[in-house]
Amino acid sequence: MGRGKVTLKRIENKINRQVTFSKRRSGLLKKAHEISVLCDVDVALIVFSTKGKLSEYATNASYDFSLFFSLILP
Amino acid sequence: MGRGKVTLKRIENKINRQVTFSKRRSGLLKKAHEISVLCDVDVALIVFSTKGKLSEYATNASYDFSLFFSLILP
DNA sequence: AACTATTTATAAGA
DNA sequence: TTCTTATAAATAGTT
Repeated sequence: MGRGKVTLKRIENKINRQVTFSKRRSGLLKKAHEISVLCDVDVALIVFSTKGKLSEYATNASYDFSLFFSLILP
Repeated sequence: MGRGKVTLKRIENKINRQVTFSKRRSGLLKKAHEISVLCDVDVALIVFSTKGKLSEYATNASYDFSLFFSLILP
């Protein structure tokens, strides 16, 4: 989407990569929410930034993996 | 997207709900994969169908939650 | 942080 | 129910 086609390859420019991450993360969270409501299903989504900070979306409190992740990740 | 605007509300017709689920699940998995490659981040995504069957996408083997889920879910 | 040209996803139809 | 197509939505590049 947008003015150029997407090439599925790591964006090398750090600034562009961060901007794309920010845009796409919100898009992904939105779509996760949409499918859960429209189709009445549970979804759990976790996106890690390169700094290890995570964005999480879940339709069910049982899917709060913060603690779980904190245990298994460096 | 498509020929009508989306109203964020459970699709009551079972057939339509299933069709939409199938289409959107693949779209969501695709976008999860894209952001992971483009932005070089880890992503874990789990989508449950109403029958409890799950679709899973993860960029890191550590995020295979099958066992974890089998323990906490009915 | 906004904008907009364009690509991409997908709702409805065949 | 797989394939098509018109349109909505997301977003890449720009300002």
